[in-house]
Amino acid sequence: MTNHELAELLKKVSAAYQILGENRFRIIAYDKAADSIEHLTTDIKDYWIAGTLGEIEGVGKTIAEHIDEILKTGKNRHWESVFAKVPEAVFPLLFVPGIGPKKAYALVTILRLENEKSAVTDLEKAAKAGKIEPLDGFGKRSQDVILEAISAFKKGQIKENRMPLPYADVVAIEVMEYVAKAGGCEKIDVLGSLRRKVATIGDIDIAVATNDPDKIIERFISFPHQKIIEKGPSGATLLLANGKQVDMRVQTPKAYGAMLQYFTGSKQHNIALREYALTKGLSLSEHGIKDLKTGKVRVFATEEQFYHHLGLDYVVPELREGRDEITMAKKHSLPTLIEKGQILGDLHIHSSYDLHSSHDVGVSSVKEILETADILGYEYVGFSDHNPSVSNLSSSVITQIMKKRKKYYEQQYYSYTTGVRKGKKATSLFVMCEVDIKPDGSLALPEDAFEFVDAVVVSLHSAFTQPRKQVTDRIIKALTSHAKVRIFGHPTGRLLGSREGVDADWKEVFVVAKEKNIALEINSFPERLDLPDGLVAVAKEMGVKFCIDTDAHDKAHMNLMPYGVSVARRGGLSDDDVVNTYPYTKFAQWLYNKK
DNA sequence: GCCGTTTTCGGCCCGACTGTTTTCAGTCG
Repeated sequence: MTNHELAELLKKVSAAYQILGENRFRIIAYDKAADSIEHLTTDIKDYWIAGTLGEIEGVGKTIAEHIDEILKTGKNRHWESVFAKVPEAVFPLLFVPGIGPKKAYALVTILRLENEKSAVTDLEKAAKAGKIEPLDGFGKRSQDVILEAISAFKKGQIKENRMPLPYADVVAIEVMEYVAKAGGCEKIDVLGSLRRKVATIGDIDIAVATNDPDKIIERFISFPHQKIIEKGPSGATLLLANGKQVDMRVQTPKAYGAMLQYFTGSKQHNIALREYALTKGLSLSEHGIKDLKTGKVRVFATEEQFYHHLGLDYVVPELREGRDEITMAKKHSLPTLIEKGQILGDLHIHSSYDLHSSHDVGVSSVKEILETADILGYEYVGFSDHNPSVSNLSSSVITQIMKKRKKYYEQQYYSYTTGVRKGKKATSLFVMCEVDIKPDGSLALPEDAFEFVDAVVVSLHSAFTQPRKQVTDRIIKALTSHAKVRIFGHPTGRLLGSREGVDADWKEVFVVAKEKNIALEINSFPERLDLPDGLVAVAKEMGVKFCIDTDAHDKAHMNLMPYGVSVARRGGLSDDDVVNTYPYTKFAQWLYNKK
């Protein structure tokens, strides 16, 4: 059972309790536990095995026992007895936007929907036949809304449809530039998961500080769209032609801080913050901070003022995930996060040099890449082309290819340095290689060929579905197989939206990385963003180092570095944790594995 | 059902919007 499946199950219990009129705080408790488990970065089974289910926020004695039972036996007798009291056709309807437990129950009982499997289709038929309009509490409008929601639901236009962060960035910038053109925008920012730089984005949220909200909202809804989902005095929501939803919120400049804070989230952070504020007799909202004694609301132009008023240090958006950031803000112990400008090199770049690789070669020349590195202000770069294909070539041929390649890079580097202006420092070059970790954990580069590289990045490119024990052993074997293995590339191998990462025992892997002083890569490529931020935080706690790379196959990709940096920031990393913030000498020492 | 920098009892995040309602319930983020 995955975390997501368990979370869904807990939400189902909550829905059943809502229909049964159970104590509302018990319902909230189930929702909270579901939310918390959904956002865990560790597999629920790991907590179970370790006997630490109770350490999960919102999971107490009772729910922990229920989870234990379901993981042990695949069933939970208590929950099943709860579900049995509710018509089964209710549950599939909950996935239709706008239908919650109460409406679902009303529809199912009045319309006598009985079949769980066909409930959504049956409801659609009833709506088309005009059978919903006359029902108590429903009307013509709600009938139409249900029809629209079902049709969107069937098209798969439901929240699953998340986009990688960089793509959301592009859409957001387009909308913001459009809105700003109208004039009257004092400030404009992204909000929500986009501002927190989460790896995948559902809806795009935008904030505007203005003294003329009507004008801004009118301007916003004139942006090319498929549909206006919502419109009110404080904002509006559009569905764009590409199926993405964009929310815009407006606020006066003097109260902008609270609104920015409120809609940046995360939900968990805000709930924790509001609970903390209540202990101080303060109530938070997007309008400001209300003193519960006097009833007076204070407004804040900036978020910094907002946090400071609560006696907290400012929490950057990337850390607002409801982990322990509020406690740290109280104790002034928030980390100073790494910044893009501190990155001094990119060690995972593919040039157009063809070495008979089994994977993609890059499109940019060595010279172009060195020039780009110069522009980016890097002190060093590493060329990590894929290893030559091991299925077609013998070991001795591969060794010859690698030898020739090293010479090629040296020549290219020589001609590049002679072209660099006098008095200016040339970017240094490391001849590296991205080596496949074969399914058995051996490396796809013969021993003799290691002589012709400074260091290697090892990565998984196959057999992603191996069982946990096997893939864990495989990774550890690869990390310990050669002293020149220095970076573990895109560790989980996930591709956002299309492939889950491998299911390894990450803590075991991190122990080995720490021991061997191997850096975990944070790959900046939009579909990867791998290592994921949650695991970054776990590895940092264990003292492991990181290397933020772009995996560029084109010199333009070298500009993707900020996305890797945002993953690092979400994982709580400082410059010390990241080897490619080291100046050249220190970095070279690390790369050559000198103590 | 959970939880504790006033608490092991007695609280539990907050507001906007929508539709169908004359004062609110449901849903959402």
